[in-house]
Amino acid sequence: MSSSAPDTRTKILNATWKLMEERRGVGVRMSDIAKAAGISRQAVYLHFTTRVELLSQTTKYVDEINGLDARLKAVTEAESGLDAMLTYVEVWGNYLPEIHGLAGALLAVRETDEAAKVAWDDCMDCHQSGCRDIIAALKSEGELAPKWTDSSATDMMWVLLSFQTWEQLTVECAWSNAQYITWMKSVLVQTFVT
Amino acid sequence: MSSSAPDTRTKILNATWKLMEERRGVGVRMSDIAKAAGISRQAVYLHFTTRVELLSQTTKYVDEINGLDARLKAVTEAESGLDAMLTYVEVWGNYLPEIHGLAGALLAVRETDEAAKVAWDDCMDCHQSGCRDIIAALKSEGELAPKWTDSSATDMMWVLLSFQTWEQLTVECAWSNAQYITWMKSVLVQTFVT
DNA sequence: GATTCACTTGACACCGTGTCAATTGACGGT
DNA sequence: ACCGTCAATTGACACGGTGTCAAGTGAATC
Repeated sequence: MSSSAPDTRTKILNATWKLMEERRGVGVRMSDIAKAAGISRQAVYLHFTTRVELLSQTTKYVDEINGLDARLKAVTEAESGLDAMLTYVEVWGNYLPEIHGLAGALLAVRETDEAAKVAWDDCMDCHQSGCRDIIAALKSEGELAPKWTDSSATDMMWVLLSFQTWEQLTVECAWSNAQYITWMKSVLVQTFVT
Repeated sequence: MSSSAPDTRTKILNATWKLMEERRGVGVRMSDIAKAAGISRQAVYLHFTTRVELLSQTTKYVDEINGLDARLKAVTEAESGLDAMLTYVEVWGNYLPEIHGLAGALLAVRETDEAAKVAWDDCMDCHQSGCRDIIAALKSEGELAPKWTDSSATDMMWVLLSFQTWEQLTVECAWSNAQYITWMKSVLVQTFVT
């Protein structure tokens, strides 16, 4: 125990995270979160003005705890574009299961909630620039298949590695995460590398 | 005018379809649908017990009108597995924009609504068996890249051609439908064909 | 003319979100 | 000790959207 009791805000964030993962983001009400955090429903509103605000803050919180940035260091340290690509699949593929519930919830409300959309887009921009860097590295090494432009290859790589694609393969097709990583590496290499 | 006034049920289905496409499935309430159909909100409930029932029936209706079955004939008539695969991308890729709003709406409520899930899964089963047939044809011709099993290749092809993937590429990456078809053909061939 | 059927009207219950006001209780400062 | 303040509680309420219910209307059919 680092410092006995966490403050209320942290308790709420933890409760939200836990519930979102447990129920895969489905049917998690403000009152459920309050109960799980051991406080009143209204206390939640003292810390987060709306449900979307809470969701969005929770993703930031989870990102901090999980340390995605640190994990991505392995990618930037790769020796070649190909190596970076394979490492990226590994890191990203192992990260996705940890944010499954939360990401799914955010994705679901994104269409109707501006704040959710912003939180999601932030995350996606980061992912997309990761893809862009790798495609650029590949190209500079003359390894990018000639049919692709930087932009089209970045888009396609980003979509192939999207949360939605991962979710379909692991949930609906019941692939293990290891399978996902193996096959996805294969598709990416076949598709982009000469 | 084929037969003057359509019956109320059809008017509701048309109104739902139209609104779903117009607003991409977002914020379409039962009262909006009723107003668009020129009837009272309660009359909608006389024909469809719940919102999800209505959505699910509308997808069936749209499928009938659009005649997906007829379009897929070109696929079964293809001369080779590769040909079938390319034709399938063409047919499916031109079909998706027509069901964009409705499919998006169904997808969104699928997690919380059993009936929506069933309607969606029906559609997906059809799509998946289309993929399976093509992979099988490819394999029987010895054209399927050896690393793939029937099952893993079917899953991957299904996901690559999923509504979600199409939506990401055309909406978020702003690809034209022609671009989608071209690049997707390329990815599929690179990935699956020896 | 009576019945039947599709539809209308208006009211209402339910649920989840977000708001508000009054209250409690613990804390630190003087 | 007393006061202020700040976090949290309690209970009530408005709002919006879904789904239900009961009574009424109007036109077609027998």
